[in-house]
Amino acid sequence: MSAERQADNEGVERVTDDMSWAEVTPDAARRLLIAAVEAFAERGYHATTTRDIASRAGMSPAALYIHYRTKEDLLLRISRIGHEKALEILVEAAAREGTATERLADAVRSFVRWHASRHLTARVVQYELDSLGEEHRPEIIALRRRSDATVREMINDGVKAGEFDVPDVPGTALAVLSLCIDVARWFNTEGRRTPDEVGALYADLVLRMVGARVP
Amino acid sequence: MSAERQADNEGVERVTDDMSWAEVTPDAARRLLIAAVEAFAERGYHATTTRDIASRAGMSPAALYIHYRTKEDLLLRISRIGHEKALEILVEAAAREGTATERLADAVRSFVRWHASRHLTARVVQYELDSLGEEHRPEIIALRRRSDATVREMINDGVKAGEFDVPDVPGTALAVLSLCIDVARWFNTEGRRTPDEVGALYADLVLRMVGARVP
DNA sequence: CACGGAACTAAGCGCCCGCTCACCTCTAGG
DNA sequence: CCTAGAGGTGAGCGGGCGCTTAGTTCCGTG
Repeated sequence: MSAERQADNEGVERVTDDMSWAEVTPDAARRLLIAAVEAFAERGYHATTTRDIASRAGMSPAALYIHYRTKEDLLLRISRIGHEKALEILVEAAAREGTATERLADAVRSFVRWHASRHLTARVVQYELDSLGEEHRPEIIALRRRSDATVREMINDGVKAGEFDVPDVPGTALAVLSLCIDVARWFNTEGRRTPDEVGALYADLVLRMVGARVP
Repeated sequence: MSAERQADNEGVERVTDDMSWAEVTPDAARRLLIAAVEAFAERGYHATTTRDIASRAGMSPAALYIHYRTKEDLLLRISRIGHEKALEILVEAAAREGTATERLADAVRSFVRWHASRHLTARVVQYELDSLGEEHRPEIIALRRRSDATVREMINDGVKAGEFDVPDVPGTALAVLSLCIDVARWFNTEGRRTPDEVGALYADLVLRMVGARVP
């Protein structure tokens, strides 16, 4: 399934933390999807009308159905791409070189930075999951479990290496992920803190939670 | 540590933690409100119909409008009572005797226990805020700010007393509240942990976040 | 027992929703 | 220059929504 990963121009890693939705084509489909992200984030999935989405994208209500089967199909695509991106951020940080402390701090910093800077997308991805129908939700939940497992393994590594002191590893992993995800709910671009600052603060807080020795 | 959790045989403490909605009268109004809490928590405010609420309460759709002006009025009352209860829990813990460490741990334990055991109510209270119209939201947001201030003050007290080591007090207070609130999103009655266990785990995690010396 | 008012219901109004369909408009290839 | 087909539109459908209204049931009081 990862075979048709089109290697754009250079073989170099295209990790665009920036969620440009470049993989969504054609252009009109991408504009609709971005409009949907904004609308879902502002008003919630159920309170958003297909007319609202279409008009944000500068199109007629009917145009939506040329590119997407239903309104829920739009949410599914947003949710899938977003969860894949969030998981990728965690997995990449976990796979890097360094001590468990460095890797966990790096993962939290990147993960939080994404949830802050792309907080509209993250809000839809993390909080509109229940609006997905029964047939699509399991696929997304599977991605979430992999995120959870990635964090749990990093913490376990730190415990084994003697870097962390954690009485309840699964519970702590759950709390760490929950803490990071909730950034998408309260983060405000108009607010005082930049995504970088929140990422740094949260990395420090998480290292404290796992009992890492902070310099 | 602070295992001196006094039994409440003293008639003073009437905290009820149990959200029985006893203050809502008459009986039919309370049944409707409880039905609305369940429906809003399961499906979200916008996806819930007034017919659904009424039928859960065993009444006709029109009965709702005898006790509530609109569907939004229901959400407002739930939100107001819930936020007042959450704030009360924090304020009471903050006002108790003891060191800053004990008071903060106590506050987190009670607050999290409430968000877990009453997670349906808490989910509506904490996550359906945006569904409130512009004219009612400020009232609720004011309550939230008081919760935030209460936590911030407890942390400040601990820093002044030399019990805590916190570089960024407002940021840490925000993160602590965010962490606790998010319990309402993921907590599941069918899950492995009881509200008491989650409360104890989170109290420990928060003490680590503020750099309290944990025995 | 008559009766006023509170609690509740059956029926349904008007609106707007997700979605469809007949039709139009570009543009690339022969 | 013609045409096929993809992309787009205006109009509107069936239906379910929040909410209303006219009328019924129930009950405490004089």
